[in-house]
Amino acid sequence: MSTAEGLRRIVLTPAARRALEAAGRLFYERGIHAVGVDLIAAEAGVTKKTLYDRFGSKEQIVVEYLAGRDERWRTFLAERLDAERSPRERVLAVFDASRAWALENSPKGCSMVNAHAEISDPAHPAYPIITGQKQWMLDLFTGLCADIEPGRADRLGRTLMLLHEGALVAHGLNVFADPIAHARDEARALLAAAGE
Amino acid sequence: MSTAEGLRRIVLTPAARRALEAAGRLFYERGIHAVGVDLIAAEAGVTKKTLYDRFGSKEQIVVEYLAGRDERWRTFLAERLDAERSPRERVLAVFDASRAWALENSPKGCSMVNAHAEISDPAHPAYPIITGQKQWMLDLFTGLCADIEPGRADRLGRTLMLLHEGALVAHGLNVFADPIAHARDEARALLAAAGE
DNA sequence: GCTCCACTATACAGATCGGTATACATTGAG
DNA sequence: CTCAATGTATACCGATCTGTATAGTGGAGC
Repeated sequence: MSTAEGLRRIVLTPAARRALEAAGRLFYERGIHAVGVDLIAAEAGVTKKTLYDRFGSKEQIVVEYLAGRDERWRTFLAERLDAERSPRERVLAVFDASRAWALENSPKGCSMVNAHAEISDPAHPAYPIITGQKQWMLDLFTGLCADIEPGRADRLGRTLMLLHEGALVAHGLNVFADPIAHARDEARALLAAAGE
Repeated sequence: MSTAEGLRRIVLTPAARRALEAAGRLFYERGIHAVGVDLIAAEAGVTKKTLYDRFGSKEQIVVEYLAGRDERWRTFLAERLDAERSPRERVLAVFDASRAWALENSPKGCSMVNAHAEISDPAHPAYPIITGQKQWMLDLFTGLCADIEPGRADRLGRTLMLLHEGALVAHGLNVFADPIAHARDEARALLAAAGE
């Protein structure tokens, strides 16, 4: 697994887990720079001492937040993909999973994209988590397309990537109703014309 | 024009113009919350007094930043659209314009999407600028599609919107090379199958 | 010549930022 | 029983945050 595991070394004691849960919620809702450690500590019912004993720095809390979210998403998606048989069904399952995930976890769009708006420096330890997830998604789409129509796998995979990414943005900005479902329908139409 | 003009009432004196230019660059590169007014003043060669005399608050600088960017983008796009004749060519011109704009102005993706990551409160005065631009783009795509295939204008317009939005994200996160050109090609394929 | 206006320079206020220090309570394992 | 780990509570550090106050400069128009 390439979940950028190399970055997660924090033992999540109960207080640390509460802190990370609060931090994640606040980071996502208000933005990373807008949330201070005092607020995280207060919201989690934890002292700053405990925060710094467990995480060492705010930056590390950010890393744990993104790495945790990335890991949970990959697990969530993998379970949904395993339930499907054909590559076509698996592609559609990605959109269905994304839709379910977004409806209950991501009213403001992709946490990686949003984090990238605030973390521009490629030297930031959270940077590879962000770009890594997008690369992984592209490879996933492309890999599935290789089982459908090998000759156009790259092109198809990229198009699915754009549809998917665009749907997440449209969902976050409420551009129109249920954009992820729309993206799924378009993906199906795209795949219907391909292969065999 | 519905450029959310109602919000722009600041007279841009030379110093104010310099300040806004510096603020815009810094906001886009580092994020809005990560940039303080002292830095803006220093970078623009302007005192904080002048900043607050012209803009009144940091929030207003943010509003001017986004409103200005929105206005420039719409002007830029309108010029490129006027040069094209058929609705099909106009749709492709949107992607071409976006590509040119992104290459010289937006290495980090759409400034509206990035701002939305930090401004979640719908009551924020900059909020309607963000959502307004996305709505405007969707209406633009849909309107052009109505001249191509009226019966499927809504569906086609939304798909183009997702492709376009996804391409901007992919461009900003460097997911693969030249995603906006790829989106353009997919849009052309989509339109080739439609209408007439 | 005088007034307006845009601007500079500097100092400061009050709050909050990330991060540290000291002191003490609770808990489970050897 | 002891010891280490985990936690709480609180006070503090220097830096930075948005925003204000005071004082003064230089040019354009009447």
